[in-house]
Amino acid sequence: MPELPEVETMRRGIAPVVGYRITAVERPRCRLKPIAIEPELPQFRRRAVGKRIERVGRLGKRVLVYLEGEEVIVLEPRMTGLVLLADPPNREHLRLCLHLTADAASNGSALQTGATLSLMYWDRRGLGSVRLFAVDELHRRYSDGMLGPDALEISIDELRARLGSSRREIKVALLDQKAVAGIGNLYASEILFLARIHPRRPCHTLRKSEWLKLHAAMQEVLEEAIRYEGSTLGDGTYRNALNQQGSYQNHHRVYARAGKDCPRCGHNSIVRTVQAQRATFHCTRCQREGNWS
DNA sequence: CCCCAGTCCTGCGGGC
DNA sequence: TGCCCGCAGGACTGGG
Repeated sequence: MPELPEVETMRRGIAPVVGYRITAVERPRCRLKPIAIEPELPQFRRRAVGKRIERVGRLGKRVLVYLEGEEVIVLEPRMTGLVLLADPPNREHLRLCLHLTADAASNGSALQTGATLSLMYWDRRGLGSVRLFAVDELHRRYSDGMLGPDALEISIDELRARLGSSRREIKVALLDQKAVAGIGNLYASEILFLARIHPRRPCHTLRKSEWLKLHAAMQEVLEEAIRYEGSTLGDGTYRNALNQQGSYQNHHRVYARAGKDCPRCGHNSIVRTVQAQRATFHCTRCQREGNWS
């Protein structure tokens, strides 16, 4: 379930690869159905091997590894993918391994010539992918209209312009990556709780003051979650680049807390509902449906 | 254009 | 003990 905070934590965790050169691309043997890799391995290798890593970035819920020569590797973890520098949880679900070396030509100030690293993509369910694009192709694929502004960058006016007239329920709309990029199922519930907005409110019924609160809650929840290195839920799948758990799950206000006490009003009023076939959590006392007609 | 339901994939836990 | 089924929710697709 990596969302913006988890993917941002992955990005920060693999920062040490900058300045290294890719020496090999290996797909470990795996009894499972292979994940999507584009282009296919021989061409992927031709374009990646020998290239120096210039920087790492993030695009919504994707990790970007920029190579010299205007190319970029896009790692998309979807549900259960991990981007790792340390040993993965197991070998069974290791999907792709980039072998890296710091050579003299990489000229990194602090890099010792000959130092090696492995940048690994691990994915239990295998819904994720690893793709190599030219940078201009990346921009075409994820241009506006395909992917909205990042949730940490979007202005309140932009947010309102994109969702303000929609008749969709606000919680469902927040999951739309074309509207705003980075929010997933977990953080949508957390953000709406902090903003004290009922998840079923149609977007077009939100008042200006509510958009203001929603925008502020987005920044607050996402930044707080990044500080705690994301949420590792019950199945324990999510890990940072060093295979360590996040701790934001200990600070969730409503997500997966149905039947527990609301941290704000103290009542036993957190419920689980379903919207667009996904679980939603909210406090029935702090997030009133209200009269908006 | 807008929006929704179905699909992909694996592991886990509940029911019997 | 084993089997089956439902569930988790990223992004994408096909349809109304």
